[in-house]
Amino acid sequence: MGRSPCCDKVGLKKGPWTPEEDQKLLAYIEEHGHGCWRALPSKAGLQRCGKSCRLRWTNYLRPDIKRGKFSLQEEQTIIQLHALLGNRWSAIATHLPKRTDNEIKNYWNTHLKKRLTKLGIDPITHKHKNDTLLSSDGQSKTVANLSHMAQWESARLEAEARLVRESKLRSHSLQNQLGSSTFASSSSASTSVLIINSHKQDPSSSASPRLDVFKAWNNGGWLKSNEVSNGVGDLESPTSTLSFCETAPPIMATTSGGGGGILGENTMPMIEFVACSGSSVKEEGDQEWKGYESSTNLTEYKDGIMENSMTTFTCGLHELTMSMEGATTWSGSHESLRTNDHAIAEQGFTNLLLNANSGDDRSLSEGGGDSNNRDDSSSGNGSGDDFCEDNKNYWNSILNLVTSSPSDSPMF
DNA sequence: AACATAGGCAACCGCGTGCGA
DNA sequence: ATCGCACGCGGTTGCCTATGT
Repeated sequence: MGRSPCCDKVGLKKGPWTPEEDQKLLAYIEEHGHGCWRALPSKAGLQRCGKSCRLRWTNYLRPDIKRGKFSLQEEQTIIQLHALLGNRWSAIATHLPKRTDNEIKNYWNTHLKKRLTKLGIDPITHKHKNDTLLSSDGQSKTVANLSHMAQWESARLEAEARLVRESKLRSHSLQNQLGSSTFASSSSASTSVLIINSHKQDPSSSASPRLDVFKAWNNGGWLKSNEVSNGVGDLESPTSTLSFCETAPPIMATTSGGGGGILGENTMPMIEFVACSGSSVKEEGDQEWKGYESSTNLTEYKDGIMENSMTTFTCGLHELTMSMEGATTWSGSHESLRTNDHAIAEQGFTNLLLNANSGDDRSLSEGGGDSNNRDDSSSGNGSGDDFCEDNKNYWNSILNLVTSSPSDSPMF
């Protein structure tokens, strides 16, 4: 692969853009579109390289850019997504329409990271320093397992992007095949969105691949971490269950209508972690998980669980690909996952962070009803129980967030 | 008022990847 | 299969402004 000669640097201007340059670029793009960035500068009469023009446009001049202070909701979204995706700013930006990846990155580095650090939270792992005191086993496993979730989400985002590209290429031919129940898909990976879709196509299917995926998470992560915890209340001897609501439950009426933009709006499947007493995995009717369930010493199984979980996960993706072949078109009657905004609003761990920022003059009541319903934990000291509960909400909201589709993501 | 330091942000740099020739 | 181009992305730099001494 030849490395691209970025641009002919001789005679090209660098540094801050002048209003005149902005005007030229803006005027040209408004009239002609950006087209080929490389050719744009000469056509627009700019002494800049195409790359510089593209950056200026995407990060500053684009009309759909929202500038100014980040809202509380946006901050929460960034924190939650960063916990799951890491420094994948473009992926994070797809969930924050009107914000650029550069802006998000800067905001993270200059504001949010510091706040996390201030609270004793590692901004990289999002792990509280007290983890070792609280539950050196469970919490660390949770973090480790979440990294697997992040890997999956990374794959999902990439698969989504690929799928969109392919769907665009095939859009015309697919139009002609809408009546057909099957079409060949060359997509090597599928997405959570399509997991839903494929399942909806065949509601009778009891071996949905997506359940394997989520069960993998469940058994590999949440189930295990909660089982080793000795929390109180909801976390008392719980079996954490990742339930998947095929149809929108009544509670969905309380959720705001974010997300779901790209695929459809008829149904609103929702993912949520449910901490409940008693077993739940077997309720899913998946025999292969019973072995884990019957284990009385999970630590002996921990490696096996993780290994099997990821194996199942991999199979799940593979099966997804197969299932996709029976799915309808991307642009057709797709169902979508939706952001459970209510869950986000309820999450507490991030509120701790935001609350603890005494220098921040914004109150938690600000930001479109982002209420702090966990005022008893707002001290930020993070007692063990509070931390567990906060963490549950925290990751709960993360998962809901990432399984949603950005409403008007530039990615799509 | 002058200087030093820190914070914030726009822009640049270099790498990875997709795609067409 | 290979090569070169174009673009996207994440990390980093450097300038400007605010704040402190």
